[in-house]
Amino acid sequence: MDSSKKNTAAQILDSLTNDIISGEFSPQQKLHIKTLKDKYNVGTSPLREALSQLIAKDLVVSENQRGFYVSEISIDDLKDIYQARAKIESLCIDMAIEHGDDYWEASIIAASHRLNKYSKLKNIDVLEWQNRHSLFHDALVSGCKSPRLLQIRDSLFEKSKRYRNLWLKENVSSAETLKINQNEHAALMILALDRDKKSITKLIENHIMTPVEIIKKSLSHL
Amino acid sequence: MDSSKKNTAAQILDSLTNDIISGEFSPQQKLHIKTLKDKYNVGTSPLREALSQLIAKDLVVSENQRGFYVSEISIDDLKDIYQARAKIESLCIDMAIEHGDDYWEASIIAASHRLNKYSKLKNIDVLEWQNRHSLFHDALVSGCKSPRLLQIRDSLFEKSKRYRNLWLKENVSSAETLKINQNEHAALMILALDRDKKSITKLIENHIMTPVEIIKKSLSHL
DNA sequence: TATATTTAAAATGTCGACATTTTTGTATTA
DNA sequence: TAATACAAAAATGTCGACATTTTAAATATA
Repeated sequence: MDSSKKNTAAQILDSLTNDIISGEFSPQQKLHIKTLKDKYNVGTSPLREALSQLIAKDLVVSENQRGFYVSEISIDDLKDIYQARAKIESLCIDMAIEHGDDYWEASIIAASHRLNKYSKLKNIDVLEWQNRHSLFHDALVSGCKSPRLLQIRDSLFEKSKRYRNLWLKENVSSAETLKINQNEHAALMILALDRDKKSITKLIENHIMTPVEIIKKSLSHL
Repeated sequence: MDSSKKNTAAQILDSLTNDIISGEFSPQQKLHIKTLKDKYNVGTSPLREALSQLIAKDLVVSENQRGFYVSEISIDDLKDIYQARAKIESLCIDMAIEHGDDYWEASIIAASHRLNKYSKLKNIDVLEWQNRHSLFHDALVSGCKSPRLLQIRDSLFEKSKRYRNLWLKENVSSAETLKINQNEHAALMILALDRDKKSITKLIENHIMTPVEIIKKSLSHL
């Protein structure tokens, strides 16, 4: 009922965004208007409006009279995205440590608990784990009261998901691979509660950069 | 000949962006489709595509069946934008100090020289001063090799221009007001060439935050 | 007078049509 | 055979029309 309140353009935007990030549409793949119209059962206008927003979000590129393409990926961009994410995340956590209150602390402890409990299960659903993992990191930065920085953080995360999903597509996503750095999460919580900016900065940057090398491998032989 | 290669949507996007940032369209002002079509002499499709991109850029908001509005401004947002800008700028300069080479140093010296020379003139054209000022700061961050961070920097700067222009609109833009902190620019250059991260971080953050209090005043009685 | 209700006007969002450009496939030429 | 020129097909981008929804005005009701 929320999506029925949205206009067609907004609905298509969601679908398209998802299909690009999930990797259903490959990087540099041509996005034919006709094909998309058939696939999503919509007219020209809302479709092009959705594509226009994706251009602004750097998920799609277009050339006049030559149509739309899924924006390309590259190892350089992979590194850049993750590097930028690491820096922004550390920035947000710094500010959270400065401004965070009791509720912030409590939300970290709660999210950590939920992630911990789930990580110890035998049969782990990757999506659920990713969800709890994201929520833990969300909790860490939630004390940062800058909407703009958090928005930047979100958009970078969204872009990084393309790379992660591409890698997941190739590798059977063993739950083990995902929770390798479970101890780092514990450390992050401690450092946040201790308000130890310097240490947490280093740790969070490393934590975020960890997947880069792994993803790079499966990317280079594409 | 570059703009003639662009399609209508892209051209309108430029015009609309400019008209919003310059303040020709006021915050929260309704953007009637019909009015805009007449103003820019275009049809529905390219206009709505341009508006769609502006939505993604947070310069326009829309509600289903209720049309488009210039996104609102607020003192909170003013502070947030500038704060985020300050942090990102300092981040970029940090990375520039890490990776910058001789060419980076030279470009700073050159841009500084051009800004200095112009600042000493008697009759200063504000636009030209702003241009040289921007180019000086661009030079400082140019050593930062992260396209994504520089892109984020650009988009934040664009958003902050709305506030600055609103203030300029109210106050007769005395060139004096603009070059108050000319000495800070000299200091920034020295610190950059000295690769003094710690000091430059503090200075650049203060430098960027300086206009906030001034703009805040002319904003509060609107 | 203030509050509902009805009616008319205006505005939004979607569609399919169409002119223009690009791409593909075929024929021509050296 | 390879390269070019031409013709046909496909695709893009723009327009105006139209159904639907919102807003404003006019009328009725308490």
